[in-house]
Amino acid sequence: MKLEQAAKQLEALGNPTRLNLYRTLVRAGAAGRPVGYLQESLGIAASTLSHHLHRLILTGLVTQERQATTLICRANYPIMQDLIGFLADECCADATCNSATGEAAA
Amino acid sequence: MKLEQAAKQLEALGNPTRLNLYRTLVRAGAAGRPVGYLQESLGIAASTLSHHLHRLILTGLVTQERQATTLICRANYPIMQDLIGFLADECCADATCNSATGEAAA
DNA sequence: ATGGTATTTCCATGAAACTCGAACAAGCAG
DNA sequence: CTGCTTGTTCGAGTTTCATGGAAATACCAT
Repeated sequence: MKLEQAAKQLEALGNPTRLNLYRTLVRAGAAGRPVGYLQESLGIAASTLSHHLHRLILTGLVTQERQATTLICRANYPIMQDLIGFLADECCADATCNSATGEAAA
Repeated sequence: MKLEQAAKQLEALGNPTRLNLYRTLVRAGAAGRPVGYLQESLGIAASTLSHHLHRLILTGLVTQERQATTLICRANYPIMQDLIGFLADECCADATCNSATGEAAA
C-alpha cells in the first residue's frame, strides 16, 4: 500500500530538525555531507542526529556512503520525486486544481 | 519561518489515518464531505476523527463549512500547492535533479 | 597491537500523539 | 420547550517520539 509508505516519508519530513537536515543535504547536492559536518551545522547532539538520520534512511529519503572513517550522507532525489508525485496525484485526482498544477509558471 | 510551517503540514499528513482522510476529501472535490460520512467511511471513532480533522484544519490543509446540523469538510488545494512547491524548491535548490524536475513534461 | 577519530547503539526521561467512550454543545423539527 | 441528529470536548490509557550522555563499534595510521 503506497499510502502507508507516503505517510512514513511525510512523517519523516514532518519534524523541523529532520526537514532542516534534509534540506541541508539537498542543498549539498551530489557531493553530500559527512555526519560530523551536519552535527556541527545543526548544533545537536551526535546521538540525536544519528537517530534522525536513521529515520530518514529507513524511509529511503537519504543514503549513506562510507569514505574511510567518515560517512557521507546524500539526499535521495528520486524518492522525493515520487513523494511529490504522490501528493500531486492525490491533490489532483479529480479535483479542480489540475489547471493550477499544470505549469508552475502561472 | 516557512520551514516550520511546512514541517507542521508534513507532520499533519504524515499519519496514515490523516493522509487517508485528506485523500478522501481531495477525491470528493469541491463538493466536500460531511464529518459523519468521513467517520463511517474511515471506520474510526467520531472523537478520533474530530481530533485528526482539527489538526488538518489547524495547518490549513482542510476547511469546514456548516450546513444546518452537518459540517462539510473540504481539502484546501492552494495550501497543498504551496507545500508541494516548497518541497520541489528544497529538492531542486541547487541540486542535480533540476534536470529531472526542470520540465515536468521534459 | 595502540591510539585516535567518526558514528552508532544503549539507556533513560519528559513530552506529545493516538485512541476511544462518555458527557456536552449546536442546530433543526414538532 | 422537547426531542433528535450531528459533531466536539473532556478524561484517561497506551504508545511513540525527541533528546542526549555514556559506552560500544568501525575504520585508519603508526
